[in-house]
Amino acid sequence: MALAACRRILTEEGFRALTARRVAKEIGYTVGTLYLIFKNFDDMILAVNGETLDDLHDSLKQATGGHGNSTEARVRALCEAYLAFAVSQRARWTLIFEYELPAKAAIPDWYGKKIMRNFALVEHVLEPLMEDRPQKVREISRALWGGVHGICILALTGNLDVTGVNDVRPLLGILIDNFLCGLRSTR
Amino acid sequence: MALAACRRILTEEGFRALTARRVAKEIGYTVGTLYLIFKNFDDMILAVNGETLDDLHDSLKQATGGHGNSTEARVRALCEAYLAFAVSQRARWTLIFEYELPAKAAIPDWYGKKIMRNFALVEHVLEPLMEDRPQKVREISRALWGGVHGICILALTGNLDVTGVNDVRPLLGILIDNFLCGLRSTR
DNA sequence: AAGTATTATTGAACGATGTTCAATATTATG
DNA sequence: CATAATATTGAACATCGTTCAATAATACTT
Repeated sequence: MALAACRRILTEEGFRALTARRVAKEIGYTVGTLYLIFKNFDDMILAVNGETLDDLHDSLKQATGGHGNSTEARVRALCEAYLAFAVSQRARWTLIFEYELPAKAAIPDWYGKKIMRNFALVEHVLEPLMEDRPQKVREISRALWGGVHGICILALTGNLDVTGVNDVRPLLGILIDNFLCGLRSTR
Repeated sequence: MALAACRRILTEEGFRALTARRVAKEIGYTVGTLYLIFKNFDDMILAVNGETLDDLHDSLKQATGGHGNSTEARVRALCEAYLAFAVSQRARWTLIFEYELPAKAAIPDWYGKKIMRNFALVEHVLEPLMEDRPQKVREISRALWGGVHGICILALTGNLDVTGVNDVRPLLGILIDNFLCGLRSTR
């Protein structure tokens, strides 16, 4: 109930409207009740982000299906699905990376697992390209994901518009092309 | 005076300690005075970020000097300098990307110019590799910078530690290697 | 069915946040 | 010295996350 309310507020009013009292009103309770469900506000954010990570996982998984048996096409589809999710679920996606600073060491296990599941998708798609060096898959997948992630961030924070670039997809294409080239050449 | 205080607070106590009253006390004034200097809090953040962008530019510029005449070495140095700045100036660097959401269209010109100056450095370093297609430099530089930026973000937000990767520099190396490979092959 | 124990929910209060602005202190000017 | 201009204050406002004694609602026991 509370999480559904958070999702609604985020998508309809942005993440600056996500306050404890606002969520409480949305579900017809008082702010005090919210603190019986969640330990504190950060705890609620964490739960919201957990849901977002699950939805992201679903979107990414769906994107890796099909595309014939071309591995590179699947990589492209995965990256583009990540960008599409970031754009369409902007506020929820942003919240994941803009609200985890306070208690650094307090990232719970279940949350780490949700992050890992998404990385696992990237690894799985990249694996066919790296059968000869499976021990490198972990690093390579993180490097690729980090790169894609950075382009999404720059796009959504407006740091690209200001420099005269208004469509991110070509940038994403360039990054992926070059990355795949590197993978091919070092095989 | 106020900006120096902000810098001090950020580096010593983190960005959650950066409040209007805290800054006012640091410079020996009252909170009201601060609002005679800055239009509002976001305006102050913008000024702080402007200074950070200038410092970043200095760091990056210094990193591109030397390294013989190998262009690729300069690219590597530039990317690593960016990571080094993000790590050493963590709170200030983070503030740039975590605090510009409210008034989207209100990014002032002088701020956009400061962002552009940093992009120009990347473009300048990449130019020798792309003499045959100068019109592509803009996109390519944004793609590279976005990628590097993403890896820095993942590292600093702890989203990498949680997946069993604790040193980012190899990731950065992989990304750059692959990127340069792509640039070479399409020349 | 009545009384008791357990659980759910409230709403006022606290300190801290960004923000405003009439009132005051300070400095410069004639 | 008086007056105009500027600089600075600090109390007030609404809102934020957070807490907790008091109350309402439910379940259990005899």
